[in-house]
Amino acid sequence: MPRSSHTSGRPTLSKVAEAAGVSISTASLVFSGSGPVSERTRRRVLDAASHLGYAGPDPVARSLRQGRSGIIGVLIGERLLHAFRDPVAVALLDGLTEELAPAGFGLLLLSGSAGRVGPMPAQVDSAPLDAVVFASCGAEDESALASLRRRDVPVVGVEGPREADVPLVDIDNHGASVALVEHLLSLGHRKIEVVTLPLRLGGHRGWLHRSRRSVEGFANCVDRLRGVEDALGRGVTAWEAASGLVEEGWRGGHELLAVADSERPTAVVAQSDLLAVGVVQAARELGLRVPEDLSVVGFDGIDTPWLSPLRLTTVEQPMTEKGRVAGRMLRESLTGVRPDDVQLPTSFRVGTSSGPAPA
Amino acid sequence: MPRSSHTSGRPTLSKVAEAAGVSISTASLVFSGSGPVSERTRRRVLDAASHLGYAGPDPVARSLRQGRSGIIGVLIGERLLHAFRDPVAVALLDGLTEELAPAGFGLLLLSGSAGRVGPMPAQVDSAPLDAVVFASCGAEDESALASLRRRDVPVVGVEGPREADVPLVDIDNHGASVALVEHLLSLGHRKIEVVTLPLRLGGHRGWLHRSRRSVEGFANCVDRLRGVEDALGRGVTAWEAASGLVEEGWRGGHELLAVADSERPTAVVAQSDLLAVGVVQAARELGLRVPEDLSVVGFDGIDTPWLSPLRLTTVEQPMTEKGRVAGRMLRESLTGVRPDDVQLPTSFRVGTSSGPAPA
DNA sequence: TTGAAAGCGCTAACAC
DNA sequence: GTGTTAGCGCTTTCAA
Repeated sequence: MPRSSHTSGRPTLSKVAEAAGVSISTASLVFSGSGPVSERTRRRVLDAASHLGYAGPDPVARSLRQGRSGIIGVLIGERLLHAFRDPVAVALLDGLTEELAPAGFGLLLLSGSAGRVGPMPAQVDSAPLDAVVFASCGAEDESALASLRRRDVPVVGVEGPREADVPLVDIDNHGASVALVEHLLSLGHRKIEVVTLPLRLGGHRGWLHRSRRSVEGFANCVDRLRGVEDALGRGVTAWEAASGLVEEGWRGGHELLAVADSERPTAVVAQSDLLAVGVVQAARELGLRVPEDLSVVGFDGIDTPWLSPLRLTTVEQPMTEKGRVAGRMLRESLTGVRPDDVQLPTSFRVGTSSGPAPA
Repeated sequence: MPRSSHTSGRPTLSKVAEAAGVSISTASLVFSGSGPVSERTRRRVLDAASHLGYAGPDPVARSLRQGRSGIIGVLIGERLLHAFRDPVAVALLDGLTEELAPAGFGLLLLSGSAGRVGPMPAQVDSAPLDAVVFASCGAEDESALASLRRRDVPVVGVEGPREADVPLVDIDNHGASVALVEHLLSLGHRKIEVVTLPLRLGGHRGWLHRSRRSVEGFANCVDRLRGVEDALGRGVTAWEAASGLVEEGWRGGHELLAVADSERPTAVVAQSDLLAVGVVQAARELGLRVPEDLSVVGFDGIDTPWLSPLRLTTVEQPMTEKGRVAGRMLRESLTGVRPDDVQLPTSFRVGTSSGPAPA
């Protein structure tokens, strides 16, 4: 029997106990299942409960008593609209769910919103969080991190932030990028340019000439860029995208490729597969064949069936597994143990989007 | 009683009050800001707080006292991996955030996970939810709905479920589909076929011959299909995709188009723009020009820059606005008022993916 | 302007 | 097996 107003007389455990003629604690035992109760008492309590329309213990009261809420915050940093168009971010969430939902935890989104960078401080401050995972690798979220520290909420990071007290699940972004570039070098490419992921929040896009000296930002993007430069032994021309999405890659592709033949790179390193797809499309629009006229490599190893039969040369990273591992680390950190950092393996994959440098 | 270790020595309001030499209730007033406190007392309390490292009132205790948690559940029904690759779902979340985050609410994901359809019941039962929005239009989530009813948690639906006690934000899926088909009819098309969204959870795909008589499933898909049939005045051949994504459209496109010329439709109605993109790509692979040999229409009105310069003929729906409206309805339902249903407008948009039927 | 007291609804240690 | 009791940390009357 649904009641009309959720504020009025919803039955409580004590009412159920009373109706069943047992003590509150006995009734509690029936619902928590943690303790011996005679079958007969059990029935009486359950009957009373269903009679009164009691739907089980109030989660908030239980949380207060037990000192945990069952809620894990996911710190996103930007609008969901942007964050979730990235398959890597989504896979991360999926992996987290896989590990945490069966353990009774729910994911609370701590995201930015139209017109602001980073989550609402009020939310970070006042949500009943057992722990938080930093899903963007946000150096920008200093204030959120500070708040969580003060509240003693354990934090786990994915590819960032690089802070002494934040256990990290990571991949070897630098090494993987070196592998990509060495592949291109071995194919004879010398004019190699880059389309980067956003280096920080805020939707900025533009050139990063000779980035070597000055670039700072999200750890993963910077590491990937450094990997390229270290393999090349020099600074590299790069265009920073405003997001990791296809349309930005398309834009970046046009920026890099719509120039005189002699200026044009023969290979483009895109920091995500989605960006790479955009670059390929831009190249085709400009009449360049991939890989004959231009090699394009990506990062992530997502499915890109719509490029078919072209298959990206890329670095496969275990996207969902990152989430699972982060989930495990979160659970561990709830026991009071500081989890060890984890570095997951990536694997270089040769596709058909890269080929010998044109003569 | 031992509390979980990381919370063990955290200062409480009463410790702060003691250190400041005031009563607990006065200290509370300082933090809630709701009541007159002398500037001097205020300072003393704040100093004591920062001295002790007190980070503000415990959210759980506050929730218990106030009877609300500040948490809105978002019922997803399937794996995030699938749900969030749909821009429509993501935009919905974005709109919800926009409306709810500033009001201090957080979004808790109630999603499926690997190997299960629908959210974990334990989560729906025991999360501290103030209200829930059904973001899939899930007829499948009967059990979740029943549980929420018993707990007296207000529910708002987006395009479903169609239940008497669930206020809905909706669009005219039927009418919009009629408009699409009338457009095609006016261009001379007679052989029109459909690629549908999934009619229910579970990743099934396959033919829906002469669907008119028998199809049931998610309200929005069924409505769109019925719209096509009503405009046509007959049942229609349709292929049900396993998701609303590009690759499924591509698959469906191959199914519909890789047949003898005489069998092939001259127009395909895809139930989402992403599906439509896949159909276009399949058509091109089969050597069909769009729109000369084949017209393709979509639904949603998302950006599809990578189809450029082709522009989809589609129905634009206010994706983010749906979320905002749902957010408002949720807030209203928290006041105990049952919000009125809302139907948002859509607009038919002629692009370049549709043209006269081939002779 | 401040303080005392009464719970919010529940769990768990302990006694019977 | 079951009941008693003591809070979890806070907000909110109500009095002073």
